[in-house]
Amino acid sequence: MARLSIVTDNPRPASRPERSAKAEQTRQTIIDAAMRLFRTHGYDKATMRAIADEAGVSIGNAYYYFSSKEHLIQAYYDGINAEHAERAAATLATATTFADRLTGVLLAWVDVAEPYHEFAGKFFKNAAEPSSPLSPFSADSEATRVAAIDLHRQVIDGSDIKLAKALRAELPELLWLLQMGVVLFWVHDTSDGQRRTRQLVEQAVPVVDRALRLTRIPGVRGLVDDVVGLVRTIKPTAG
Amino acid sequence: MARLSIVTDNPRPASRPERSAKAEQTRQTIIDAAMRLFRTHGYDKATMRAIADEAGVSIGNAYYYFSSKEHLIQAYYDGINAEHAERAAATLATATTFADRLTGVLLAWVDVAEPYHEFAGKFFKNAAEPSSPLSPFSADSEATRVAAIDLHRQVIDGSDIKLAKALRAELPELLWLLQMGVVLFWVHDTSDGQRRTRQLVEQAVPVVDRALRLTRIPGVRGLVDDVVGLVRTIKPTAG
DNA sequence: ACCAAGAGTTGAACACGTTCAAGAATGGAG
DNA sequence: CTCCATTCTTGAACGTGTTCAACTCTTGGT
Repeated sequence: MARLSIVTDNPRPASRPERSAKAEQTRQTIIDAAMRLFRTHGYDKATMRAIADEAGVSIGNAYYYFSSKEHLIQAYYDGINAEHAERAAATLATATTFADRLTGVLLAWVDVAEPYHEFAGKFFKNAAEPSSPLSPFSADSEATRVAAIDLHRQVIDGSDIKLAKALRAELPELLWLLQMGVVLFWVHDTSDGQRRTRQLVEQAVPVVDRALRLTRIPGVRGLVDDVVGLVRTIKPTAG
Repeated sequence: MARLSIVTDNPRPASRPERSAKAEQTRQTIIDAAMRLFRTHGYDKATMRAIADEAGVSIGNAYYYFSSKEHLIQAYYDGINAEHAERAAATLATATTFADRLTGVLLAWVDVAEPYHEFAGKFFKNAAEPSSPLSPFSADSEATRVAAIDLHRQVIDGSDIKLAKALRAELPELLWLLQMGVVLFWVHDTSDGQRRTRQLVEQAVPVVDRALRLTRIPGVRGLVDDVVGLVRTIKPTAG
């Protein structure tokens, strides 16, 4: 797995000095220890005490770097996302049609996330709470969310699809929502290799593609405007 | 609020003897104490110790009746559902158009759930874990889920809307999914009185209504078949 | 009346995530 | 080098949900 991109949970002003090299190393040590324990012993056994122990630091020290266990898990989550972005970029470099590009991006996520499926449920549980920093709708996740939405903008922009301007502007966010739906399905998917989730993606994408191409016919255009209006009304302050 | 219907977390075979009257009373006392504390002091302050204390029993005794704090919260959830079904029935008795019926059912839920919004997130957290019996997709929730889906069947059947047979068969499930989406939005909605969720419902329902009425025009019919096919493929074993 | 057997009840104890006051190491200014 | 402010580190302690062995009470059969 690619190197993790670590998200500072309390981002400082850019003017402040950087963290020392040693501190950065300790931080990474803790994350590595956490990853190791999650993989080998599962979510429940990977207690903050065990992680700190594995990393060779005190509990308090672990909390100096990560203000909660959830923030520590978020480093994990960020790692998955970083690898997804990487693989998705590879797909986007070759695929040209909208359907192929979207399928590629969604399946890349399923591929990358597969090793974590076992404890994804536990992770998901924490992410579901609105006040949790792990929630995909939270302020803490904004950077990740924006990046993911931008990925879908690339899916659209690099493709052959023709869309009304207003729809094109809102579609990346809607596709991200679709991805969240896929994740929801994936979490509940117990088939091996998450076969059914892949099936869902492969069947759903052509439907989406077809629906989008229908947006240009007269009777449907008004509906599209309504949908765009709805999204715009609902978006600003809440997820 | 109407009387709570209590769900036994470990349902026994019907042949077993009933719980004693005194036990049933103690059980109810604990729930009442929990409700009181949740309402007055919020979720975090309503610790198991505080609840047991308020009910005049020991901690261990509270756990004798509810195998976890989650199960205690489920009593709450069941109460909401029961009251929703009641209010929805009232709406369905008078509203005739599809849009009015759907809006009525969805807003009824928002009305009923409003007092619980503060700690709904905590409940939601538990419900999100796939292995949890509280998950709306779980086998344990099947009765509740089937009832809710049937409610949406009534929304359709009693209305003026005309739909293709295949779509009509799958639509109740899709509307239930829409309701789950509304709940997801509602959980994250911090506007007062969940104003924005009501706005979402009032704006989204006409769009859904319009979309459904478009399903009869020729170019769209193929898409509808695809969607129905997708739903049927995906439904059987996973949520 | 007596006695098992089960139902109901208890609170100390456990492991967990998290906090905090206190101390140790670091690095730049003089 | 000395000093001091800042960064980094520590582990005991807190409150939480949950468990459990031991206890008391209730019930029904003899």
